[in-house]
Amino acid sequence: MSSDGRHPPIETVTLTDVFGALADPVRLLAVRTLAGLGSSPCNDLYRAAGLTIGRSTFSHHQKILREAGLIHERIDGARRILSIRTDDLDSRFPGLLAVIATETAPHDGTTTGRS
Amino acid sequence: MSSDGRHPPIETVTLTDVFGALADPVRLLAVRTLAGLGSSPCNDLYRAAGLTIGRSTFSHHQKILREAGLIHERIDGARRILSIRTDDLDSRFPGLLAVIATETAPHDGTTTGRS
DNA sequence: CGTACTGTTCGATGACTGTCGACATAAGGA
DNA sequence: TCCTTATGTCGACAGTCATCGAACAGTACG
Repeated sequence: MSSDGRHPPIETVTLTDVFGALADPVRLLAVRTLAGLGSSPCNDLYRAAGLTIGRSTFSHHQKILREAGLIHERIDGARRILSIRTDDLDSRFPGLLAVIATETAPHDGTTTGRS
Repeated sequence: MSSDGRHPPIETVTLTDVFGALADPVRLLAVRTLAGLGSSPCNDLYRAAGLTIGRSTFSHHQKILREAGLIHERIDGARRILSIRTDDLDSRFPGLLAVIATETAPHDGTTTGRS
């Protein structure tokens, strides 16, 4: 099962949980970066994301993402290998990961003809 | 146009904004209910959603949904007709509305076979 | 005009949350 | 064993947020 005490079974995850976890720019960036990396240790993800927050804060975000069912942690010696729970998420919320991967350019108004 | 000072142009809306707006159970319920109604006055939506919060609180949530680009308000006499900004959202975040419409049964564990 | 209906705005309040720094734990190497 | 690296936990603090009630504003109707 998914439930090893640290990762919630995907069936118990709600959209509110997921949206709440992704509502923070740091966490959304982390998820996107991790999606690009496939899987990586915390520290690699931390650096790859180019975050300026402290390690303890990152650990806090990581916990929220894990408890929201978005990421998986595999213990490998002294490090935790992180990965997106792709299969689980695709089965429970089809299309969600595609939406997350959407490039969001805040001022990309080139295709509009509005006032 | 979308930009009448009350509704943000859809290009300026970010995923963080949208996820933040949908992170609250009341607002997620409101959006889902409104999606089912098509369009309706605030009060009808309020009652249809079966909410127990006060009107002023609902008005607060409504404002957040509007400013996040999720809903549109059309003034019709003494009432505001609410509707989902379906076309805008489909073009900016394809698949998002489908994800929102996902039925979320918290204890539906019939399809899992994960490691 | 006055009453009812619809919806917003304001101030206060309690809860939640992101952040930090300091400390703890665990593994690996010199 | 000691030191370094990797990561989590704890306590504190400041900022944000959901909620309420009361007051306010616009419209419809008699």
